[in-house]
Amino acid sequence: MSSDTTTAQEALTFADLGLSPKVLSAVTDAGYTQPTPIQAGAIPHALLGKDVLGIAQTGTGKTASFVLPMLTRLEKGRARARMPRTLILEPTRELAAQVEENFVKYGKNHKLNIALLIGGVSFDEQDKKLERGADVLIATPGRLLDHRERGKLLLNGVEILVIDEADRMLDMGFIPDIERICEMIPFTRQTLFFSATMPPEITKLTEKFLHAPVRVEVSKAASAATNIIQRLVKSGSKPWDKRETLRNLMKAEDAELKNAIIFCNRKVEVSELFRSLLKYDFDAGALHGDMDQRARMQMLANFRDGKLRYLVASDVAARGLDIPDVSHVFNYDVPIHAEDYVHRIGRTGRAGRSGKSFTIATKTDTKYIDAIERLIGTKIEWHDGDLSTVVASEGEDDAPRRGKGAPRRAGRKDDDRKDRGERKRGGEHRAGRSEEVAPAVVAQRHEQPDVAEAAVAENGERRARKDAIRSDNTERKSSDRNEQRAPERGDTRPQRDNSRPARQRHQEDNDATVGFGDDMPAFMRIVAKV
DNA sequence: AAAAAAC
Repeated sequence: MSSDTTTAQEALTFADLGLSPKVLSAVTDAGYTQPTPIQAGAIPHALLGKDVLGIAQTGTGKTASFVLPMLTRLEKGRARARMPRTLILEPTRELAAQVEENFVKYGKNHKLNIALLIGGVSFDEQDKKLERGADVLIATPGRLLDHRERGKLLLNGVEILVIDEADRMLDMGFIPDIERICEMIPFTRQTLFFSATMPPEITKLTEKFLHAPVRVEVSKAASAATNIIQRLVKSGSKPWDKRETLRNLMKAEDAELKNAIIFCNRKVEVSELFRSLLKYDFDAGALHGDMDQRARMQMLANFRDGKLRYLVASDVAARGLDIPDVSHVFNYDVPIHAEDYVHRIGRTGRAGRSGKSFTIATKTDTKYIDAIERLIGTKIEWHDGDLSTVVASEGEDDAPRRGKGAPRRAGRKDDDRKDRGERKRGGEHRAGRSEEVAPAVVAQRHEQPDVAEAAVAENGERRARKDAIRSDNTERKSSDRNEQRAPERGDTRPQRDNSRPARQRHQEDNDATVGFGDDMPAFMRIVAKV
């Protein structure tokens, strides 16, 4: 198999690439004139119908490098029922939705049927779109195969196949699914294949499924590292120590901080930290893979739109998500795999902007930090003295374990001071707590230009927050799925959580009469729960 | 020590 190498061209415009007038005008309307290197390298070949192997990370303009030529090529011909003309495979639901947005944006002059097949949402609408004939099908592997097994989908009309984030698919164990899907599609198709790295398994895959591909490699944005200020922040290792370290950091950075993603290693930590931050009046949302899909979408949309300033997330948000202009990344946990560190901090400093990342480190993290420093090839500076200066948090909790060392729930007697106080006093009013909030955080809440709009925005936000919390409940009790699942499905409205003791619900009802009604902020609703 | 993805 031969493959020629195309290097990045200099200073071309989109008009030079051979895109159709309809596509060009949408690109121009979006405000772009100059293609990125991956776009300049891939688009002309993709337009000629050649297979492309694109080696590029997200943030390099990779998505448009397949969306734009696909739109141009789709102008000829039309879709038949259940036989999509193109298929784009993505590793996560959010990425799939993001690609759909790109097709909508750049395809605004086209009349295309776009279908998004992802899990966690109902089949009905997806079925309808397939039945109508999809020009563009964007999918995560599981749901795609599900539709196919149900006989709702024929893949033998696919003219263009895109496999995006292949190395991540590999990490996630999707490669067998990808192979199956590739084998369902006629080999006369065009294949556009993208991966940030080329491990041997991925190379093997490209040898099997690509025909004489043009290889377009974009040098790793080495500059990405230089426009991101990276710091390590020492902390005690207990959850409340780390939460306090984080809060102090957030307050210290407040003036410079536009918005931030806070990464945790585990989903439960995302939930716990999220709840804790809400109690401290931080304007936070949460995102992890066990939340229901509507809440995931809502949180992400609100964070993107600036309605949420902080997003606590698992690594579902580490790669690929295009959230322009995130000013800060906080690693609440040091990532276990060094590559994840690179992906996480890459959420800031996008498009040549500057960014800041802080990684909270405890004594048990040193070997992971070593691995990260080896990978990125530099030492990361300590923000405020290294771990040798950490004062261990003493007290009740370093005392001998109660029980058999069973994991303690956050928010019990070992939780931080504020959490304790709230648990005792329950319906504490806002004025009391606001003292501890950084002034800018408070100010931001009152600077909404349009009151009605703000109310709507906050409404959606609270609902998503409530969903996030409720989905955590359903997650823990997945055994009684029958009862929990059914109403959750199509219902878009928050439901009363009957899983809590009546006493607690009563308490909430009392709180509701104080004046928040059904839209009482989530941080008040959950006071008794943590 | 994890996360993600179908039901």
